[in-house]
Amino acid sequence: MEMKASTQTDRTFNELLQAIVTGQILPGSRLREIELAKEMGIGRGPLREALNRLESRKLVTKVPHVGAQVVGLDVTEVIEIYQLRENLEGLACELAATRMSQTQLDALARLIEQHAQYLSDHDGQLYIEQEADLDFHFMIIQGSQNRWLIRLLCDELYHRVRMYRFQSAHNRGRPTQALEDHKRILEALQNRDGELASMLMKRHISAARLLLEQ
Amino acid sequence: MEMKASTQTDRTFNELLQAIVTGQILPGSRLREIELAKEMGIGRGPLREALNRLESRKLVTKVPHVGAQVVGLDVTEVIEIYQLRENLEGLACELAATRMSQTQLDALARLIEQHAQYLSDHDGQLYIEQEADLDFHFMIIQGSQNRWLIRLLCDELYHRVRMYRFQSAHNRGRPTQALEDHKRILEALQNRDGELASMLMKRHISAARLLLEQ
DNA sequence: CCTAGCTAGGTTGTTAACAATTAGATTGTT
DNA sequence: AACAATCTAATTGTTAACAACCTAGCTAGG
Repeated sequence: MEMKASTQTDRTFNELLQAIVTGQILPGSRLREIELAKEMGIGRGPLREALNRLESRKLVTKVPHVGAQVVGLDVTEVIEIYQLRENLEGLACELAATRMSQTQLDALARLIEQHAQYLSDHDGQLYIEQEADLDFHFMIIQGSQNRWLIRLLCDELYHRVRMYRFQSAHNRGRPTQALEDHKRILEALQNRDGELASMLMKRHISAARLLLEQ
Repeated sequence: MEMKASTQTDRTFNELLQAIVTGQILPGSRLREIELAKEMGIGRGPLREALNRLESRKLVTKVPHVGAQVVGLDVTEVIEIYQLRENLEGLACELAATRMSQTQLDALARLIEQHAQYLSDHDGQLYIEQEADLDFHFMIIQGSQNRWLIRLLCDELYHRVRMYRFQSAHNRGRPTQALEDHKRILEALQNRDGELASMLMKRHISAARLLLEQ
């Protein structure tokens, strides 16, 4: 028994989170406690706590005395999230422009280079592409150094976005355009121009949202 | 035994939430499971689930194998939250301007009138004042009809703000100025001018934030 | 006198049995 | 045949006992 995560609840939560986001457990699936607990080799207590945590992140819905089921993926909900992202990540850029260290900016630049490399080499690779995109956003969010902003975006909103991206065949529009956007945002950050960076980020996300709205 | 809320976890959660926000349980208090469970007349299971929910809302912090304690109130954290509120409630105004029904707008107007009444009558009444202020903001947020926006602001952020307001002697700046701001925001919403409403709301919150920063 | 290791107490993490509630099937009636 | 009420099976909510772990105080050695 490897014990890397301190508690069983943590392990179970992470395992289920991964399974739900990647679609290993399909949307709408009922999660029966006894069944799942046996399957994962743990008692019902820790499993319940893991399910509750998933519920608080809105990845499963629970009804008292009935049970839990994986939330269905709903385009309109993702659109709502993108509206929030426009504003929150715009703010993140404003803050990051003044607060990111030079080494952080360099790391961001390297990430973009890698991203460009992957893209020119094998220009399909949908979900390596996707995770690279998220890494870029994560890094800027971290750079904002606003703990609540980080928590809301990374812990609350993003799992749902990832879930949708993984499972929707409708795989985002233009990776090359996104890369260009990223480059310009980085440039603005390097120039410590928060206003511009914010504006570019808002447009970047807004474009993705409009694509979702078709 | 009155059973208004369906499950014990719900009741316990609400009870503890109230007690923490109002300062009935002081920041930094350790919450021992056995002790609390006996005190509230329930088993440890439901109590743990309630504590976990409080943790996910960041009102208590848990350390594995050590326990839970009420989070301390930290001004810088509240300032961070206000930064988010500026943007999120700005967005809420934009959406609400086009989406709020006439009856909702009327209700909002009535709320402001009541608020003005309270203020002219007995012009201290700090926390009736405070809750009236929050009601105004809540109503607009609801009007946005963006489920995630509603959840983030009402479920995640506001409890912390209320906790700070209740317990900080430093009781907000100018209630009469706030009321004026509210009136202007309402006016903009009635004119379906989302851009203006958003701007006014941002300034309204920004002013409060600057007061916190001193 | 101070430090390191150990021991004891208490608190949390986990499990398994029990109680309460729901949903579905069965039966009886109109 | 359709509908209602009841009953049964399955699932969740809750409790209480057990195991694992951390903290603090004590002892022994430097």
